[in-house]
Amino acid sequence: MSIDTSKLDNGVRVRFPPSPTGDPHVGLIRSALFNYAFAKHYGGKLVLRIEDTDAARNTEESYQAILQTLRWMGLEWDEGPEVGGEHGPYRQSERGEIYQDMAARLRESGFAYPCYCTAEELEAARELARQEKRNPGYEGTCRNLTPEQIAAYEAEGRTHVLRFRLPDRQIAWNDLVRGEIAFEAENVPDYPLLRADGSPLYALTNPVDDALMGITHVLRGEDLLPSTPRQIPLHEALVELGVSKQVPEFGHLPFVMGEGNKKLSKRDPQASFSYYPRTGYLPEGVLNYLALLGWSLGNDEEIFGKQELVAGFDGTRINSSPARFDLKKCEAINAVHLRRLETEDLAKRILPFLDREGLLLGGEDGHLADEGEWRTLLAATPLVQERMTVLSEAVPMLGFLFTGDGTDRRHAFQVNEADAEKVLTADAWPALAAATAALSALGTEESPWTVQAIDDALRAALIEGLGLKPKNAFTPVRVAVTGRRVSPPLFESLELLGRDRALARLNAATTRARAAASTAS
RNA sequence: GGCCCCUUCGUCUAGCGGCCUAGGACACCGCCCUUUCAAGGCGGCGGCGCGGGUUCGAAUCCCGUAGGGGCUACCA
Repeated sequence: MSIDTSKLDNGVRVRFPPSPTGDPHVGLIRSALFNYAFAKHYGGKLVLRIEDTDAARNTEESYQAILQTLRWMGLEWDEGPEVGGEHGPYRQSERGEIYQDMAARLRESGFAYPCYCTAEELEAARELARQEKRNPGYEGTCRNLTPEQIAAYEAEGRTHVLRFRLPDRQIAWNDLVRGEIAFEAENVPDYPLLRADGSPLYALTNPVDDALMGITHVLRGEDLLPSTPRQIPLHEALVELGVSKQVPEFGHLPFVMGEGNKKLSKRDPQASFSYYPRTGYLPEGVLNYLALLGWSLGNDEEIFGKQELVAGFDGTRINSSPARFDLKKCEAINAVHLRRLETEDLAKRILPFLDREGLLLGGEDGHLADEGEWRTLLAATPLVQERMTVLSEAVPMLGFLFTGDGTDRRHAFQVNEADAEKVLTADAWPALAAATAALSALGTEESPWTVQAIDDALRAALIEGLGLKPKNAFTPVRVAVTGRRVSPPLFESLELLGRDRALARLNAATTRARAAASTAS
């Protein structure tokens, strides 16, 4: 099954209309993702439109964050800010004249009328209705004012909003996600399009822009569902006025929820989208996980990329029930994508995280100052690839390889104190001393400093020589050399670290263990 | 209060009248592998909100009911 787009002159046109207030929310980005996938599936266009008519709440940072996030996710828009298009401008704050013109036409043609009720009067009416358990919507007081009444109000100095006149009939549509939905006329009151000061409201700008921009399908959050029966008649009016060709189809996406039964709160750190790039999630992983919130491929395959999403996303199998955001699963899916990356690709992505923590010498324009650091990173990447879920985890795992001697910005090598306390004890002294001796012998022509030689030497010295269990034998060496009880594989780590640094660290650890031994005895 | 939406394992989901003694994934718990941690392999735990219908047969259709959520602005 699939959606019939054969009657669309210009193909599928969908839009993503964020309001630039605050950090982008994961639910918002999922909405962008679904719209993108829907558009691309049908070979259509995605329009990015900024709904910034509320000057008090909009910020430039939020606007920039939205563009940046969409690009990070690889959700390129076909029309919108910075890319242009024939229906611009794409920021509503720049479309004031259009809204005034539309409002005037709606009023002239009788689709809208001036309402002189004051906020106090309306509030009182609402309150009364609530008490009498009636529907608290606008009661149509000013629906049929005569020119004389209007003149009288004007003479009084009253101001008016422009109100849209709803038809007196049931309003129904076939929701892309939920099927038939119907609202009775008495539950869809007339609503304001312009404020008393003449400025346009969302109720006007959103449908007008959808009409003007030729939007064919509106996929938006479930929270907007109750506003759809208001918008459909407005769209019909705009069609009648020749502004647009058809009323768009609507589909209402389920919520993305957080803990408990509430929408993912802006207070949850992982609700802000910026959390993901910052923590080292991959765009591939986040895209994959977000797509699973309210949608699935329909088979048992949960790991997929953008191409597969687009290929499968025909808009017919979007779930109608809310989805809880599960960070654990998001991590797990991210980890799968991370393990699938080519070594060099992964290394390049790890680089900024090491740099950010001051583990690299630091170059200009994101280039490394030292080619050796890149070779080390390239060699170390396979060791940590299947041990990471997000890129930032590479920092503690690889830190022992990227240390300075105090003459540059890099941190000096440091053993984790808690781990040293537990492991570099009197008991560990013999193992450390034996390991140091065994490794000292390596690094020559006949016994090179290689993984295999290190492996052989340490096993001979510690397992066979001292009769230790592997775990007891290698853990002290691991802490001595990597600074932590948890590290990449030991022999590979030693090889990468190099003989000099490895022996220096072993000597230091041996000294420490010997001191512990003499204290103990 | 009114209107509207939603309801399959803890979570995300498959399921669209018989293939379901309900499948997969994450999480969790065992075991195996193992130089740590992971990864990987094997196994386990665990669900159709409830009540009526319709039908030879219902997770799937219908009607109730309960619970959850949204909206109810001269915000978007």
